[in-house]
Amino acid sequence: MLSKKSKYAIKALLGLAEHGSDEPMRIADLARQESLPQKFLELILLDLRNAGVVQSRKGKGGGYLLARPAERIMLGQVVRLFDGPLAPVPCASQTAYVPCADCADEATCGVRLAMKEVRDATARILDQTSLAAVRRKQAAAARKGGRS
Amino acid sequence: MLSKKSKYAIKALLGLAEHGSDEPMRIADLARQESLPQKFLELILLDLRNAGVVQSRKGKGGGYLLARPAERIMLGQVVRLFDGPLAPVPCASQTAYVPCADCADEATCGVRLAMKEVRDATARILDQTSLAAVRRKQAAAARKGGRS
DNA sequence: ATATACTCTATATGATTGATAGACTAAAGG
DNA sequence: CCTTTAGTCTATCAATCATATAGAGTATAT
Repeated sequence: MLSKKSKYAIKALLGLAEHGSDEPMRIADLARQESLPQKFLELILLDLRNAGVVQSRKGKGGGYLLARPAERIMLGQVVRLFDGPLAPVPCASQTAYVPCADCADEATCGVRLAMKEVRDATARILDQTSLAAVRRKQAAAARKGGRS
Repeated sequence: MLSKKSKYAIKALLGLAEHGSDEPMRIADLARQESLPQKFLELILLDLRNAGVVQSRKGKGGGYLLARPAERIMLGQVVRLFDGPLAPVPCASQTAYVPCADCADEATCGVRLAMKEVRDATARILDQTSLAAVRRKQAAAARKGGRS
């Protein structure tokens, strides 16, 4: 399951992407626009900032903006930041490998072999899907749904 | 993350598949062989039985066996049984769709569009991988690792 | 200076996970 | 039958995690 943090983070980033990179967007506005609990969103944005995904400015006229073009912010980084490794089991993770304590022979562990395929498929998708790509999908879906 | 229940369930089922379908295997033996906590395994096997994945026999000479050939037991069923829907968000689930309470327009929700791809990829893998297929992968990996 | 708006730490709490205990029931076999 | 064997079922529990909320603190613009 995707945590609320990841979900809210993606929504917030999409909101920032839509807002544009000219001037910062305030937390309060972002929370209202995306229907996110503001105080919770603050924590999320803080994590995103510490990870270098967004930038912030304090004081009047301050707020948040994307730290780089939406084309270069991948969902994989966001999901890993809040939910940890993509792999269903730690021993199948590429970026955060941890061996199983109990596993007798990892190389031939059935669970690991199957879950490695899942993790690879997930990583292929999330590491190649940028915020900009999501926005394009949204636009395409809107066009499709709109022809009634 | 895959829960321990799912992980143990797959291990136990692989153990039963290896044991063969001639005679039942006792919980205690299965737990020892696969290094699983026995009392916990009992609950897992009970769920698997209620789901029709395994059969049980009571009394002397009793135990558990697969309810159908290993070729026809898919990982997807097992994982769904213990961890729920494969989709990272309920609104992207095929088998257990639940709309988001807050979502303004589901058709163009960016999170949903991206996560639907993840769920489809995951389902493609887990619903097409049988216990027998996993066993073949294990054998192949053993051959590969064994040429030292 | 002062209002603005992000920053940081602490806390609550409810659900979920992983696991254990023990009483109960059905079947086999003498 | 009656005893042994082995699965069945319910309750409970500790620990962890997820989802927030509160409030004091800090930097910035004007």
